[in-house]
Amino acid sequence: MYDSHHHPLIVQSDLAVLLDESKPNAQAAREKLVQFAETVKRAGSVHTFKITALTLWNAAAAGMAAEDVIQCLKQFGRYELPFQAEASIKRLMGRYGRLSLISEAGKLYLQGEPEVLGQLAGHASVGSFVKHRENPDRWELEAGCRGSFKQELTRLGYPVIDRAGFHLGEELQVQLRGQTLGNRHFSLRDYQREAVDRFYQEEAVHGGCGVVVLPCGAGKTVVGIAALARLGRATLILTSNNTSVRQWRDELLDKTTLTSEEIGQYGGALKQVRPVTIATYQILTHRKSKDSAFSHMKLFSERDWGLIIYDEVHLLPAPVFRMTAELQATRRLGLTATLVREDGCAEDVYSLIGPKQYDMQWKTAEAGSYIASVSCTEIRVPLTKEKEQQYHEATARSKLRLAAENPGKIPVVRELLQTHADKPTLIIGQYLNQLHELAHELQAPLLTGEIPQHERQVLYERFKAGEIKVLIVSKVANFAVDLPDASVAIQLSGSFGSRQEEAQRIGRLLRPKQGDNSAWFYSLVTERTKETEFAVKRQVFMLEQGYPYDRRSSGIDPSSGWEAVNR
DNA sequence: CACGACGAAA
DNA sequence: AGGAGTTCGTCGTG
Repeated sequence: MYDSHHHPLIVQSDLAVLLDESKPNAQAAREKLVQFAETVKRAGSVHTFKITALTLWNAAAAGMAAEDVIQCLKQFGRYELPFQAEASIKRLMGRYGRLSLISEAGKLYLQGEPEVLGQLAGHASVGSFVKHRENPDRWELEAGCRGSFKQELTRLGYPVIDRAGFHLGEELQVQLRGQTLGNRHFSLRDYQREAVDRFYQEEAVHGGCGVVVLPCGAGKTVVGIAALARLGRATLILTSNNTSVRQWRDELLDKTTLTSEEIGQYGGALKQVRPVTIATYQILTHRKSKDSAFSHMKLFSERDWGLIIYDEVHLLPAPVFRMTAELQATRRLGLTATLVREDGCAEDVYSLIGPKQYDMQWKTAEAGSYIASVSCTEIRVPLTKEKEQQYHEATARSKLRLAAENPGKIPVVRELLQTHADKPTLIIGQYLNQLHELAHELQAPLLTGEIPQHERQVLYERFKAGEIKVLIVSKVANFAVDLPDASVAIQLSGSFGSRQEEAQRIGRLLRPKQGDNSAWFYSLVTERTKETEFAVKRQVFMLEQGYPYDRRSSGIDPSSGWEAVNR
């Protein structure tokens, strides 16, 4: 008899893969699957994944072969692997490594088997990049098209390995402290060293560009710093906000032999361009008015950078992609916790920053105790009868807000606070009205954008010291890097459909914990409203990382008042 | 000059 | 599809 327990996957011929979470082997299958597929959605216990050209090429870049993918699908698949699916995987993955860009005597060439180049010749868009079809297996390309040509080839479904090399850039004397100085010792974790090794690849020619994917709290900054130290060249670090700029500077001072005179901050009042310069994406894309030029893009050429680090590469804005297309001879490292982009520019990350060089799943980091073990629970809260009436009469616009501000959530929060009474807890919400109300009800401090920076610091300190157990925060929490560690987070309401937001918020909980290393994330969602749909979308990313959400009802009867909860 | 306040942008 | 937050540059004030 066929034992479906060991076969939790259903593979469709269009390369959609369904994972039945209720099967005992589901976790093992998921761990394999996420190496070459991305999560699309979840309905009940069935998770939908999609294998795409990009997910296959990234897997190939990380060392997987088509046979490994097929073997996994056969091992865990409930039915015979559809012929078309197998053929597509072989075809797409087989294209990886067939084309390469090389540089000789200052000229740029595309190399590949005549058959593959022949297929390319059929695409009109390719012609404008080709200067001279020198040989059936080697074309000379127009100068300066290295980035845009790779973009176009990726779009057409032909990945190309870039072996055209990199220029070195200005030399920089720098070492990691752990290796040279005994007094302030720190050493790379094994996986961080491995990530840097894969990026660097001294012998192989296709190192020097690409993306390292690590969960929040696993030390991406350290990987960037180690890469910088390994190369020993002037480095431009781009990141998402000013808090993060300061963090990079502090970490560089702490972990390397660089002095503060060698590190420049470019943003706000400071416009320092130094051997290591840290800037935000925002200042690069800043414009005086809608149709004036970018005034800070010149930073890319103000020094002879040997390395550009793109922190949070999933947030990289389009104009920076355009600059990056022209800077393909500069080594570059992308750092992120997720390659998922809301704007669908994952292809540009692949072709312009580079393939995924290293990846560690959150669950793996958790097993190694590098980050805390988080359990995620979605709690469905009903509306009261009157509110439900209001909801149905409301315009589409105000519906979401009514659902998000469901007062029924407040007693659920109280209950959760009781359950985790001794743990430092963050309550995170989207609407200031709601947060003010809750702050009043709970007599807990509230942190919003209106609170000046120095007062924020005071709140952080008191929370860190344990004087405050519960802190209510607005969207400031999304990017405030210096917000202290918590063990419990309650999401009262989230913004519509952003996968990143959910991940950021859970990231708050990931720093390893004393004792059993556990943390809890609760997402409060109003039943039978639009909010449940958005919640599903936000959770996709966490599912991809192997964090299943428990789902439960608040168990409160809205017509009987809320007292029942505080028994 | 060092600030804080303000509007614009994404 | 909307609200909150951040950051830039400018302008006014002490």
